[in-house]
Amino acid sequence: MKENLRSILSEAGIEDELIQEIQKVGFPKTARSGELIITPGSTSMHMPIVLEGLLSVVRQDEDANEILLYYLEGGETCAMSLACCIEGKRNDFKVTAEDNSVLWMIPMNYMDEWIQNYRSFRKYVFSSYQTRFDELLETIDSITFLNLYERLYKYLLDKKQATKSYEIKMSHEQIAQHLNTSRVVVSRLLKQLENEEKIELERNRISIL
Amino acid sequence: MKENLRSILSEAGIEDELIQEIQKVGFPKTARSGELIITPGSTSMHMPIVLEGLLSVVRQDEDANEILLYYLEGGETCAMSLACCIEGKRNDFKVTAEDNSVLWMIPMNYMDEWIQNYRSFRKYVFSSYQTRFDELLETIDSITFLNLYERLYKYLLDKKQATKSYEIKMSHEQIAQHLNTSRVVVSRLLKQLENEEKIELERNRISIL
DNA sequence: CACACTCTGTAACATTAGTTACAAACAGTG
DNA sequence: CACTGTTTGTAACTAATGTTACAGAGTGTG
Repeated sequence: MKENLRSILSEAGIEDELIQEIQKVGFPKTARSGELIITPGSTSMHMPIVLEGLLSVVRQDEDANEILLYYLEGGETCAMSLACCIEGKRNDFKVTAEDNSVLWMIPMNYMDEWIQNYRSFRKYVFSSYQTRFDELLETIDSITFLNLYERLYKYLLDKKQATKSYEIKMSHEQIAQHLNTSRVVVSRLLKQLENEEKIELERNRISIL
Repeated sequence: MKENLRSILSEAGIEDELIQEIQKVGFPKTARSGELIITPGSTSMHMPIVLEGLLSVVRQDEDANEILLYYLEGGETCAMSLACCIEGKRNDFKVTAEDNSVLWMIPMNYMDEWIQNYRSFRKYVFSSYQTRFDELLETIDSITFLNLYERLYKYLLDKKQATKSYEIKMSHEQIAQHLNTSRVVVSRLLKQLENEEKIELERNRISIL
């Protein structure tokens, strides 16, 4: 597991000295597929780096309607939790393990020091910020400029890419929640996609063709 | 103008030494109401700080459909352009002066040094990032969880707050573009808002009651 | 004031998405 | 296999949003 962390950070250009420190002060956290990792309203004092697996980051409103913001894949981090912490603000997200996952948790109090002392870490954090920002923009694009049929298809393709599997194991109801629509609508559009031979439908499984 | 800059940065907790440097290496830029400041596809090498006025940041798709992301008000900055520059990526936004505005342009190449050397500047930049991120989330919330009637009313209230004026001087067509809908729809819903005595309509002017 | 242009109001209709209701298929468990 | 709970398919209907078309009001300019 520490080897995994090393290769991820090394890949990101972090020097050995800092990697060792990150290994020393952080700790691992595992989550089983479907497990809720962060609930809205909680305040976390750690920045997580995804070592293995896949997390979904979902936004909720007061009535518990939901929409998927983005996935966090292996190697990625959520620098947002940083600012979330600096400003002592509460978390507005729901983070769920979409797959059995392993995270490396870094206590926040080291952040400022590392950002000051390591150019590479600065770059890593800013780049992470930027990636999240870009993903939010892409989400806005989808919601704004695509109709539901297109959004659903894009959702399936994105999920395929994130899981690196052409088989998606979800119920229509789960998909509907990520898109903030109803199950019936999703079933209708999925059937349409199947008729156009873009996917194949089975119970709890969708194959992307 | 430099006094304005000083008070803004001082307010943000930046120390005198750095303020003077920012004054020295930056330069002012004025824009008249309605002027296009940043076009999609351009690459900027400066981080702008809004000294006076109001900017709108708009997202565009290939077909030139648009949606308002957020406003930049006096005192605010767009740290996004920073990462945009670090990564050498192109700008995906359209930034327009909603009002006669004055910006202070800071060349990018000083950023990394200041972030390293000034804790206060680090905080300023991260806080700016976070503010933009939060605004994107609020935009997503509006698009996702509100219907057009509610979104339109929220749009008017936001604009009222941003301009600190209960009179909004825009045509229905302009509003429709910010919300990515059609003029006819906006007129219809505005009329409804007027009937419910939340606003008053005149040519090129909407008064918030 | 005549003209051109922009802006607003409104009706009629089309399309998209959401809702309700119900039946049938499937999967797990005793 | 009988029972139960979940999942999917589909029809019929409602609601929200988008489109087209046109008329009239407002504004600036010669």
